[in-house]
Amino acid sequence: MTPHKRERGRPRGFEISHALDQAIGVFWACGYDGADLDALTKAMGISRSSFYAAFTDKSELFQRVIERYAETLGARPVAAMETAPSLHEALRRFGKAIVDLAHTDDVPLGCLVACVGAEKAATDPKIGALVLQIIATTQERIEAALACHAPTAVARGAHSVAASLCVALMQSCAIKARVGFPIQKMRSEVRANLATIEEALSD
Amino acid sequence: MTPHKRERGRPRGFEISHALDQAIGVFWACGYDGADLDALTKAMGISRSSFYAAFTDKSELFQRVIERYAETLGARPVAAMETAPSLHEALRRFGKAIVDLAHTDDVPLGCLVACVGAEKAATDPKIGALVLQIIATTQERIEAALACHAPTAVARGAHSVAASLCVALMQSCAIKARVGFPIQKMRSEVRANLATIEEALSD
DNA sequence: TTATTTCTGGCCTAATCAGTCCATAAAAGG
DNA sequence: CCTTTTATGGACTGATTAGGCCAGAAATAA
Repeated sequence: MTPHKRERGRPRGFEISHALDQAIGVFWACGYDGADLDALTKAMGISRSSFYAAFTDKSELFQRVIERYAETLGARPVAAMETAPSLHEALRRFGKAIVDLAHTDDVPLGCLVACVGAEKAATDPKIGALVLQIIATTQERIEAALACHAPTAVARGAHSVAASLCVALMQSCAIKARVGFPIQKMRSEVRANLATIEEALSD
Repeated sequence: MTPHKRERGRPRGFEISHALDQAIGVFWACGYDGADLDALTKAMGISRSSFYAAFTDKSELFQRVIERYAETLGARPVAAMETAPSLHEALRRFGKAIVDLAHTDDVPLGCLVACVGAEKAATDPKIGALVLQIIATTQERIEAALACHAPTAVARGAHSVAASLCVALMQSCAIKARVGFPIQKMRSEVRANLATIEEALSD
């Protein structure tokens, strides 16, 4: 992006994006209130002072974390769909990705945005707006990918409906995983649900 | 149930179920950590001492609140489906009920179980188990209602798949409402999604 | 060298909060 | 009347927490 001439003074000793990646894990596992500054700074590998210098405060960090998550981990299912060679493959890979995402590192924490972000949204309008925008973007990308893979469905608007169902499926996976729904049962449910969606796209 | 001979001593001055109903609103709006004892006892209309005498502690109360919610407000969509005269009506009423539930009292807080309960589940196994059981029961009741309304779909197992999609739709509504998704857009999305589900049940 | 910036680590504080305790009042049965 | 139970409200505790502050070290450009 901007090469930007070298800054004066001692350079930052850590990568912002890497620190955010570590913070993701804490918020994801503990929730917003459960993630205390000690746990966060320890996971990020920085001191309290560096923390406040770089991220202003906890709620500011949380926003950055949500954004980072949405750009990386959270975007996997959509990306999987976009890069697939066919409609069937797109849905198959999407299904695998949403289950895997909800069980990242074999820990069933669901989705940071859908579970932690949404809960916090009720008391923090900025988080609400952010999560809303992430969901909208996700749904739009899915819709576009489906339009590309199933062009005949576009006239009926079936791709929009299917995109909405895909988002619902993703969110449902997140919730169910977080409360301990068995992963194998989830895999087969998702498969069956996506088969129904595929059928709706191609008749 | 049990008539149970009159207790000795001064009778309780409030209804447990009514107190729970008031507590529902606080947890729903503030989340688990955001709901402090002052706000809870004030809403419930009881003193701190009465609170601890009746509910042991905050997390115990939260469980009772989740259960109460699931039996009352949260059961509305399923009940609407069960009492409908036809498949089409069942799905229509279910759709209306899930959107209304997510906007109870015109406040878009989503679902107490799916949003607040699921977030807390990661750090409280008892809540996780409780929410899981509530979701399972809900899905079973929907499955049974659909089997009743669409008997021809049962052989293919389509009613199970549809029930799973209905649950996903309900959870998705909850999340979207909580983050500020416009209600009108939600109504039309839900309608379209349920039309797809209905079609899958009847072809 | 000097100025500038970020680093660390720890200490402090001001607030919040769950849970306990107590003294007293009120409502019921025996 | 006495016992039992729940009621009230306020005060208190102990723990946790976000955030601020400071002093000294380290790393870079000018």
